[in-house]
Amino acid sequence: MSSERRKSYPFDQIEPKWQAIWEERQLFHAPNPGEKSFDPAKRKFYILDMFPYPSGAGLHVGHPEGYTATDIIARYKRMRGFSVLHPMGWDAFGLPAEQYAIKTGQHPAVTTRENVAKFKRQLKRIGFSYNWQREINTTDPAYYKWTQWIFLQIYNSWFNPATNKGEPISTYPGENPDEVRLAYVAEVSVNWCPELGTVLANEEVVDGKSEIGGFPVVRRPMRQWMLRITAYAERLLNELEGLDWPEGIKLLQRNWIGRSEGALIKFQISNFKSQFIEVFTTRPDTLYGATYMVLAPEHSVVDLIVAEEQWPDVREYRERAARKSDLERTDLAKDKTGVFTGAYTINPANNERIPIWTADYVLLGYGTGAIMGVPAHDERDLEFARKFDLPIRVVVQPSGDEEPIGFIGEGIAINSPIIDGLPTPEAKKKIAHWLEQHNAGKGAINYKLRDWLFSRQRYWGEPIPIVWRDGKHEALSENELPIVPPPLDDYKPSGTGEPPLAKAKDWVRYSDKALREINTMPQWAGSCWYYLRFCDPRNDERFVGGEAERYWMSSDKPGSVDLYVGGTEHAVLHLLYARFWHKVLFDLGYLSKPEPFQRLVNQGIILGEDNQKMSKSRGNIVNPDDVIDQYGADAFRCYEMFMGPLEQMKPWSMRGVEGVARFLARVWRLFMDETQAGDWELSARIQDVAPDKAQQKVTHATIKKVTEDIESLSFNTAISQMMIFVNAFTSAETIPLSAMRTFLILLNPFAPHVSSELWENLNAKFRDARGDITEQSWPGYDEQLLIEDEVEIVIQINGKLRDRMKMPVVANEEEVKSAALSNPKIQDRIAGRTVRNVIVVPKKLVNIVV
RNA sequence: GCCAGGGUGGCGGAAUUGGCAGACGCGCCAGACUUAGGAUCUGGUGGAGAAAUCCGUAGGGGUUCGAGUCCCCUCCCUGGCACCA
Repeated sequence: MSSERRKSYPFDQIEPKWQAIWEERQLFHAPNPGEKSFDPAKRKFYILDMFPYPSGAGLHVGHPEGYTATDIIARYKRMRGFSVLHPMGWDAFGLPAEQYAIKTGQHPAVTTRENVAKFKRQLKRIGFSYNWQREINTTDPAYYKWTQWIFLQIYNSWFNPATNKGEPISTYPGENPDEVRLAYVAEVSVNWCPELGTVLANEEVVDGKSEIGGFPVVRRPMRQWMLRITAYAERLLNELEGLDWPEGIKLLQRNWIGRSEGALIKFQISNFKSQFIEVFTTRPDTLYGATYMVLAPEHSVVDLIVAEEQWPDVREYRERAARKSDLERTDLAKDKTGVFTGAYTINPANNERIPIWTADYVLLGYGTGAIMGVPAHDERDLEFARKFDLPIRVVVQPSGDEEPIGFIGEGIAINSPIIDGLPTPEAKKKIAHWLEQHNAGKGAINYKLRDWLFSRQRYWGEPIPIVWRDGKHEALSENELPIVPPPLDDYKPSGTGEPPLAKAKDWVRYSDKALREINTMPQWAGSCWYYLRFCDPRNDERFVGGEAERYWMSSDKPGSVDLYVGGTEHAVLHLLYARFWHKVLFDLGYLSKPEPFQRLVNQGIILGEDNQKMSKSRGNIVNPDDVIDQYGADAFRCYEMFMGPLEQMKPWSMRGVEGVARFLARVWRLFMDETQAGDWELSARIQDVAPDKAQQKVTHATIKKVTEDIESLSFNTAISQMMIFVNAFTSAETIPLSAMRTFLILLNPFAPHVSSELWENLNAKFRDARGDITEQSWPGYDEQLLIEDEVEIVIQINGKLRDRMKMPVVANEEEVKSAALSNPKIQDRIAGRTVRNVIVVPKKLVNIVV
């Protein structure tokens, strides 16, 4: 047995050959307006992949799934005459490189450079047609200079509710602009991860553990930079509408934003004349049913109101709640806990005195951190009231015969003098109006979305371009950017919450009186705007040039990027943050369109051969390099697409790769014969002759199917059709050149190397001077050629298939009907029975009902 | 618990508006070529049955001349959210 299996076609030679040609000729370069080769007549198409974090492990087969899909579309669109922006870059700030630096002392930039080189080599091997001259890296100072610049724009802006827009802070009429900036500092309870030595965004905490590493996370108050994304909540919600995103993803974002309509109600505290506690409720109509109030344990008013004798209990309870991680707090949710504060508040509707409790089922971060307890009409309140023996008062009458206690639906208000007899929606409106009149509250909208915690206690991230002077923050000026982090000997966080940058004492001392901000930005910062930088990646005057932005980001829809492909794991965070930054920049007049991504597609996860998620521990990871070594990049690409629908989760199969590799080998042998000496030469069967009718038909059917399937991203069925095409020609004695030319163009986006090579071989023999395959335009099809003269018509009796017959397409209903009824098999079956009805579906079937 | 998306041969998956279920590929079976075959080519392949035929799209019910497709109920899988007041 030979040591290496013979390749079924010489992909190991032709793939590097064509990759070198593409690079040398810069074939996929997408010129910007102003460049020599720019053609203003061409329409743009911006197709974007979610750029990867270049990890040390290298590419896995999941990455190229989406990348192959976009590459097919990019190549297709070029042949359709579009100028295609199809860039790639590196989201290279992040924890792993920093962790590695802590272990080895190697600067993260070195690790990053190595990993990027590895990723790039792997991607190039697959033959993607990226605009490599637009490559960007978020850790490049020339890039993050502009990330920092955008931060300054955000810092120097506020959201004007009157215009519903972000505006320069100079337009703010109030006294203290620091209160309204879109980037601000707050003392907030954060998710502190001692193991990582950093705080994490809520989104980075999963089940009370860090998303990265799975380390425990605890609550801790810290001074942090926040971005006021909540100001944009309404627009982030409403403007989803115009986007061509999967409904599921839109829903995920809607739920994350979590808009709810209700009222803020002011409760006066007994014995504290001018102290009020505001609660948010979606059911102001149940105000008369409020028999107690609950404050979140962390609520600041608790300190103020607790009665002397209740202090020990309250203190103990608060400490216990603080120690609980989010996981425990929600996990123990089955059993409600809480303590009475000893204080009372007045229900504004009936002036009743009701007790104030504190309990951790009320969250500080949602609404006002305080609720009115309406046990009769809220499950949680009911559970709490039953446990602590608090009164339950029914104020909503269900319309049916449901039990009123615990009824949370809409009904008729009762025991509520102001709104008695009103159905819930009207009752809500009336009571909100009443509250407003009596200065006791107002209608309000609340969001689940919270402001974005933007500080990280890390080294390997963008420094925040701020200095502190006399305890106040100041923006650094634009011309000081980029702020480059200083080199360190030791990248370890101190563990006290002090970021690693604190160790660079000289760097921190900005001047005699001013110190630098030592927090860095989260990893999302760089990916919030990278799609903009791709439009004009080398511009050192502006984050993106105006002309380039207007060309590439233009659209007749609200979103700019025509197609964005990536994993669902970014459905909420990345996509929401990027939309937020985009809207701020749009409001400030820097961008053409209010939304970044018009059409979004999520590729499904690829599982291991064992149908399990790929992981090191399971040992089921497939390395693209191994697949390419054995079967070639074209087979790899085609298999990734042939597996099944792009958006579906599906298992890898090496047998499947083999099958697709066999298909490409069959394509090769359709064109090429092997000589005695073992060389390949163009088959003599290929001749410049007209295709026969059947060949014509399958060719046009293939053009139609492949075209439509690429447009709808159904790559698997496009490949099926090309297989059918090849099967139809393999045994033909003469193979018409024109059909083969057409086929190679169709195949090119999927298998660019082998199709280029075969095209070149055709050009060498047939002097029809056609140029390179990449210069070809996409073929059209003739619908006329697809029409059959005869169709097979199915004959059913009572819906069951009984026979088939050939009929001319032109046959009318009457002819088809009588042909079916006179069919001998059918005659046998219906003999002696009455034909009740005959249904004729033109060109398809006849159903005889007896 | 709530929300979303799924469930079709031994496997991955096809199937405009309801109209021949299982395209294409894998696997399997048989044959050809061959010193050889884990190469290549040809044919077959949902299940049961000798056959006529019958049964088949998670399960049950319904609408219809006709249901994988539409409606109702149940079960299972995947993803998300999870005391959001």
